[in-house]
Amino acid sequence: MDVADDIARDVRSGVFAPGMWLKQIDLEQRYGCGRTEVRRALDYLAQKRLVQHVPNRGYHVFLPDGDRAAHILELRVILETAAVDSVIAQSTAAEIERIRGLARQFDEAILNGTILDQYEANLAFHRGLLGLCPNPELLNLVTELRGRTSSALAGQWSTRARVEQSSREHHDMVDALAAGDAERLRDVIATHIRQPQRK
Amino acid sequence: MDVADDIARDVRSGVFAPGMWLKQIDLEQRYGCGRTEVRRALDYLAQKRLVQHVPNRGYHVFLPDGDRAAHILELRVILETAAVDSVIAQSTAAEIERIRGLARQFDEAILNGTILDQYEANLAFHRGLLGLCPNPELLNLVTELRGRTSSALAGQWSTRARVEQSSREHHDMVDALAAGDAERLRDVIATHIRQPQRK
DNA sequence: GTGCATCATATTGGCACCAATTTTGGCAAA
DNA sequence: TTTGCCAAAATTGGTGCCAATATGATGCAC
Repeated sequence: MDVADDIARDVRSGVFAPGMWLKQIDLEQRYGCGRTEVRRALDYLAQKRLVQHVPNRGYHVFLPDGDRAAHILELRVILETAAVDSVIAQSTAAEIERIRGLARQFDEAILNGTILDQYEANLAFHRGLLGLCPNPELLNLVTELRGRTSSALAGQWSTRARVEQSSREHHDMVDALAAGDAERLRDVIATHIRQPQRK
Repeated sequence: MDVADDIARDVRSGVFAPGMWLKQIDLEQRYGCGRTEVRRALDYLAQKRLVQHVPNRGYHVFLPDGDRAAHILELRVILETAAVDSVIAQSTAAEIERIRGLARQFDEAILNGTILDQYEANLAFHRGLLGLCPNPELLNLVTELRGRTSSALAGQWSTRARVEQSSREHHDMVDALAAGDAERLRDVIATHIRQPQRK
């Protein structure tokens, strides 16, 4: 699903505004592919709830729904804090350093990268952390959940203060992980995930 | 997605054995629909991981993977036990009676229903219980996770002892809910979900 | 008799066309 | 000026056809 990823990226980066109708002909030309592939990609994204399908009308970018986003963030809190114990159990010095490196790459993206770079670096950090959990399905699921709410993130991530706080929290997580402090790691993760929903 | 549901039902009920190749022409004739609809349904089911897509080869029903099933069951334990507190908080006498009724309908399905009836009744019970949770996305997610492992269930549910134990556990859950005993409800739910993976 | 290359067959996957439905623009009437 | 209606344009969704690809069988060489 290559075209689907392209569309998803453009949705996340704000090229396609929330609520905007995605005409199949436009997508066909924009990505240089056939109608079949466009339809398949749109169906895929509709199932991932990034776009919404209205029969005989077409597909439009999902409108950000504050309640739904909050609910999905709560699911992420549940899953990611539930993984903490096994993450700490599986962590080695080398792994901790690798994750610290990912936190630093996020800092780097804040300084010199685009919004999308920051998004990717943040994703890489969280994937690196959750990757220690011996349940690979948990990582898959959290990644999928993240994809369901990210369309609204473009605006949320815009302030510098917020991304810098995210950076601090990343390093807090690594420190808590290195200290083997499960309780603190859970707290930091919970506040970190819930952060974007502050009004 | 009507055809997709039909195919899913046939996969769950064992008409299509695990690993079996699903030829588009056969499905087209079996369900009396066009190729387009078959392809959409197969793509949909591939994303739900009920079938697997191999380019230029086709789609075959997912082979049961013990490790993956166990991992997904653990995710269900995490999510469904995490919902317990809010479920108890939201429960009223009327709701508890309604859920007890669903447990009785499962008993009824054991006596007089097919395997598929039992599956549906079990699903209805769990949906009824989780429906009390104020986070609707949690119910959606658990339902989806349940769908990801059910292809292997046909064999697991075959013994009478097992379904009867499931029935007892359902009633235990209702009792714990009525008593407001969160700890016990969590325990019962956890053992109930993990039950099928006993070797 | 066995292994390998080749060819026939069956199946998938994309493309172009066509029908069905919705939206848009214009026109007339109140 | 506004409102309702009708026609035209645009867009979606489905059907049929054809190329690309994998599979299995056949025949040939060793």
